[in-house]
Amino acid sequence: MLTDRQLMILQVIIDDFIESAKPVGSRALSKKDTLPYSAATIRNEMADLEESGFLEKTHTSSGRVPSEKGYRYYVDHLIGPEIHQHGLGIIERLTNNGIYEFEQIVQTAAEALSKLTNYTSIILGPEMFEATVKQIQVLALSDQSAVAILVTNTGHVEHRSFTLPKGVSSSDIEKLVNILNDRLQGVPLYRIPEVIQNEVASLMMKYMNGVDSSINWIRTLFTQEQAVKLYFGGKANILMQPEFNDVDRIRSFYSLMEREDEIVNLLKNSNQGIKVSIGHENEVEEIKDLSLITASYHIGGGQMGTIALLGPTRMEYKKVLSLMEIISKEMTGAMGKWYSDKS
Amino acid sequence: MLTDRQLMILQVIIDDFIESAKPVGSRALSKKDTLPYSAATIRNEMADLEESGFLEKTHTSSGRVPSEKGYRYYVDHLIGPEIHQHGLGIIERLTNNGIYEFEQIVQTAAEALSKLTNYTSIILGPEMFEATVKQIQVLALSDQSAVAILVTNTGHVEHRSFTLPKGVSSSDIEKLVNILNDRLQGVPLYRIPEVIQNEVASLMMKYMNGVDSSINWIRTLFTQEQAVKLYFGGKANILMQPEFNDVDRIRSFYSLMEREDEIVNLLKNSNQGIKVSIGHENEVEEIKDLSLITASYHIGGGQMGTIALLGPTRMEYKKVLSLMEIISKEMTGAMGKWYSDKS
DNA sequence: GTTAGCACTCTCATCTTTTGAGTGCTAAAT
DNA sequence: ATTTAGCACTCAAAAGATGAGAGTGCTAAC
Repeated sequence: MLTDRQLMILQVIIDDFIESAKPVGSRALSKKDTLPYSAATIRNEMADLEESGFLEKTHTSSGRVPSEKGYRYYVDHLIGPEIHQHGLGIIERLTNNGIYEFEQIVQTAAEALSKLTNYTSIILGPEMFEATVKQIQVLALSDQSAVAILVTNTGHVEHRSFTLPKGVSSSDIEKLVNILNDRLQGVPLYRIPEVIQNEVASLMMKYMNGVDSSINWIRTLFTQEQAVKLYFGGKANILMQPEFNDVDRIRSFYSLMEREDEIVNLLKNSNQGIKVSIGHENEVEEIKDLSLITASYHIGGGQMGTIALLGPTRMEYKKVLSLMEIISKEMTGAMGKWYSDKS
Repeated sequence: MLTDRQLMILQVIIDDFIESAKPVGSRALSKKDTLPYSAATIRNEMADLEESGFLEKTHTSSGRVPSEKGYRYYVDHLIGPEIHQHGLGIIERLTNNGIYEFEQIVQTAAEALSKLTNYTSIILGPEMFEATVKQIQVLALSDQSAVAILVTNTGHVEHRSFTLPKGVSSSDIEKLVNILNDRLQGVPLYRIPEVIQNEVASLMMKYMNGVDSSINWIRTLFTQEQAVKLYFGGKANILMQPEFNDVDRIRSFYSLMEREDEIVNLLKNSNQGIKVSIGHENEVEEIKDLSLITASYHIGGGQMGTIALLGPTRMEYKKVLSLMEIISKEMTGAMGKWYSDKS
């Protein structure tokens, strides 16, 4: 459908535009001696490429700009594999000494990703509801307040403070903790409320006094919010892109960034592997002129999260794709090593 | 030094400019019948106010704009106390059921503050290093990895995962945890490394085998990062202000927002009470054309954090000051109630 | 002391001009 | 049958031109 020469020209045009952000014209192209053809020849080919929908003009007498179809073709066929050296070993470096904190690793990865690319990175923390309870602990801080701590088999720690109901003794707490540990160990987080309702409640009735009213309260206490956490890197990077030279554009971008639930939805859909969504391929209005690259990473026990990068459609796909591949693999590797599910 | 009429005019001008963001002229002012003087009279008074440094012109024939000195006078003398109703009870509402999480309260407070004002709010979490150790726990997740949990007397939970050194048995861990609890309970966080070095090390030598090399590692594990946490609300709000109609201005603002250490410094200086820094009174270049309001809040045990609000110098000081007062009081109240230091 | 009147100033929005890079098409060259 | 040179034409963006509007300062009258 496309001749070799057309492909070559398409590639050069896209490369050029990705770098310069300016419409590329035939004369300018033929001057740089990447292509051994005259301006007129290039012009003719450009006209054909435009007719086939790979290029566009911003106005009748402007140079050409890649269309979304053009980028799509470029991503699918014109970029070969490449290894982005700088990306290698980022994760490893963070956990050299054997001590690590999930949040910190992810946050640093997000920052590194954005720094290396100059785009905005978003990492979606793993969905936790399949993780299971490893241990529950309640620790009194004073005679009025206490803190409840829940550790999952994957090493995540959730905690919540609360005011102690009047008349609860420390032996009551001890009993409660025993019951909870007995019944909840190995139970996935999402089933906690159910188990408390069905099993813990009756046991509490049996062994403790006056607890009927507090069962709801305990259920609330141990109901984990399903909220997956988002980690951002380089939210300000996007402002360096010339396509963000417009205040309204910036406003709409940042307002989207604050609607975290929408972003979660945007990233959640991602299946295995790396996915590139160019411009209108995205469903969210605010990023229909941006490209979104998503890749998933896995931690033990089937849980996974998503790494994403958001930049102009005029994105350095070559660099970015290789980088995403490396980072998602390294994340998976690092996580899997420690969070192996032996509960 | 200033006549009553000048004060009155100054107040009206500032009020007007705060609302409209446009230089206010004598004709326009005299038309609104807030002031019973003719344009010419107002003009003369304006000239005097300008000479005294309370007003400025943006160009030779423009209306007047308050100078920083003008705002300073306005804040110090021209706004009376007022109670901002919407602000009342925000914190209480968050902890109705007796269950709460510090992070969530603070985050929600930041969001509420920014929503009510349309400026950007920043809350500095409390400095933790004076908090003392309540309990330490280590929980093995698999035979390679474990998670260490540290609870402070104020109910904060810190945790960190790590790879188990080879040849460490579960009884070793138990011993270690016992030693740590024995020696570290009641010790303030900032002294942990020191105590581990001086007291824990020798005990470990005595009761455990082959630990000499791992003492450093344990010290690292329990060294808390001093990093105080920042909570932002309404980072995008600032974009609605007409003074941010310039892309470079936005860039510099967001780039500052990403340099969290600088922001921490900016807020840390705050002593008791509410402090208003107008324009160049701020030391950080990027906000020399903004105003920063800071107020401190206290949780038990002498620890405190800072609430801040960042907006144009043309800020609704009246509203903002009353709101800040309310919120900082409520935060202090709520925190103190639970985090009472009974360790 | 206060105000009306007037000449003057400066911004902002709108319109016009110029310049430069680009295109399409036709005819000549390879 | 391609490829290329040449030429007329187009459009955006930058640079100037124009006029309206809101403001000021100053002087003289109230």
